[in-house]
Amino acid sequence: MLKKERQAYILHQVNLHNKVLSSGLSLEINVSEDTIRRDLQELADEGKLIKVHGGALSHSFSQVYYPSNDVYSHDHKKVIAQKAAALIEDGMFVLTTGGTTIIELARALPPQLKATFISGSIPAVLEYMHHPSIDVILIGDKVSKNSKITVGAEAIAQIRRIRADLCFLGINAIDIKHGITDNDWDVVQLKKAMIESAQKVVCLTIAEKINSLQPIHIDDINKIHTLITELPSDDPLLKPYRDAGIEVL
Amino acid sequence: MLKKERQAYILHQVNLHNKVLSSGLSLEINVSEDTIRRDLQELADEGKLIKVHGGALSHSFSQVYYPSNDVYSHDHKKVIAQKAAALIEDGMFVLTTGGTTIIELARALPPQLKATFISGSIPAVLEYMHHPSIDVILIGDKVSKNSKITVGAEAIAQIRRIRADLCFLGINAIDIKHGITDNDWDVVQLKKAMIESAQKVVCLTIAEKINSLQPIHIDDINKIHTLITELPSDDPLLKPYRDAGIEVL
DNA sequence: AAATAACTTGCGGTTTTGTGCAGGAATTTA
DNA sequence: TAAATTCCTGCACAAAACCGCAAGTTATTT
Repeated sequence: MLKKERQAYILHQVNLHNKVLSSGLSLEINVSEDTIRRDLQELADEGKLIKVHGGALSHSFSQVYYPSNDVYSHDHKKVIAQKAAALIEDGMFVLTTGGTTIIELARALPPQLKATFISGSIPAVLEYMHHPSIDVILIGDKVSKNSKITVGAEAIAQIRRIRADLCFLGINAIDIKHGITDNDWDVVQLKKAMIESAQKVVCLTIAEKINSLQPIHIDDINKIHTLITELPSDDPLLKPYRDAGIEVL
Repeated sequence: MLKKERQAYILHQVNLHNKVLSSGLSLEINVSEDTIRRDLQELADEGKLIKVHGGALSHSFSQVYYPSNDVYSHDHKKVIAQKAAALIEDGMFVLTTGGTTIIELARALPPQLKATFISGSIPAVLEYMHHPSIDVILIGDKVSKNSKITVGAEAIAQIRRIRADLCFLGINAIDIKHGITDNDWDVVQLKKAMIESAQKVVCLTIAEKINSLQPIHIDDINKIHTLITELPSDDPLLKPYRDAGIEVL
């Protein structure tokens, strides 16, 4: 069999089945795996497929939609994400909500981190998927089109079955007296469940949302262990929260 | 044998078999391989064939196996998607797998359709979310980074709790004797569960995958109610499936 | 008809290409 | 963390391609 012919066959298989294994092709075509690897490498160099450990994937298959990164208060959120990422240790189970701050957190994760992230937010999960070593658990249920997360009783039941080490809440409003509040009934239910299922609750928010209010109550501030904003931890705006016993970063 | 005559013979062989070897031609015609090579070079310069290491390939060969355009069989999949979309009626619950064909289906849904789509495929769910009026249920579990779907026992348990009207399977290989087969263990489990949870099972595939085989068995063809390809339903390739009692569209 | 020029072909020697194999590194899996 | 795959690199060897040349053929000119 000619080399070009073989490569054409490989490409055909990749496009047909979206995925091929070097070992499988080696058996089918009766050449060494080294030869297959070299073929895959050449085809990958030509952009005809994507070489991965163990074989290759078709190009059309692996293309995914990347969430845009023109977000509100982008720089502030990056600072917050950095602080939050430092809290995560190898082996932890981490519950997260959705929201742009959480997306930044996903991007700020150190590449060698080995943890398990659990979320019902589709944009967040897309980000987590790009990370090389973390595991991703997706909470399933009905998809809310505007918030792009799964909501409902099934989602809450799934969260209840989890005992997470950490919970990162991207929050919309926090106030020393009224606690954390939000404006979407379904999202509130989810956040409540997440708080209950985590040993440590970390709230992420830009300073603008400090001391603000939303219609629906999620939980009081005594349920919060850590609060992260882009401000230095000794900023006077945060003093009431420090005084309330919350770790402020 | 004259040079022109020889080249005509070579060209004839190339068009007949799509491939020739320099060594083989040398033996057949009884001239040195150098002469054959020179002939092939000239014919290649005239654009009559494609010279490769060891021999030559016909032009049609590379045309067939090197689809340089964007998505493989994109047009075919659009045709399939149109046929599949016609099966969905308002109020239906529809289970779907992932895969490029299913993505096309999502894009082909009529804008006023009011149905509920259930899937564990993240790319598919992203497409469904763009639709104005359908409800989307996301199957949750561990996310498989390769296939971009949720897999595992929890996902299967969620599927089992559903009684769907329709199930659209984007399949990787189908054969009259071995049924539908695939190459990913987790995906196979999911597809099995989906088949069990739906009243009507519809398989979508491009004709190239008809009569092909993958390592892992999903189910026999008697579990399939409808098969959709880009071919007209009376194509002879599909006759065995029609004879087996499958509705072919 | 002879001479010459242009073309074709085969051959020896060299260069390039393709393939498998051995080992050690890297990655995945249990 | 350990074991098992898979990958990569360099190497050896064989097959193919290339190059130049010389001998043979064919076509053209004198």
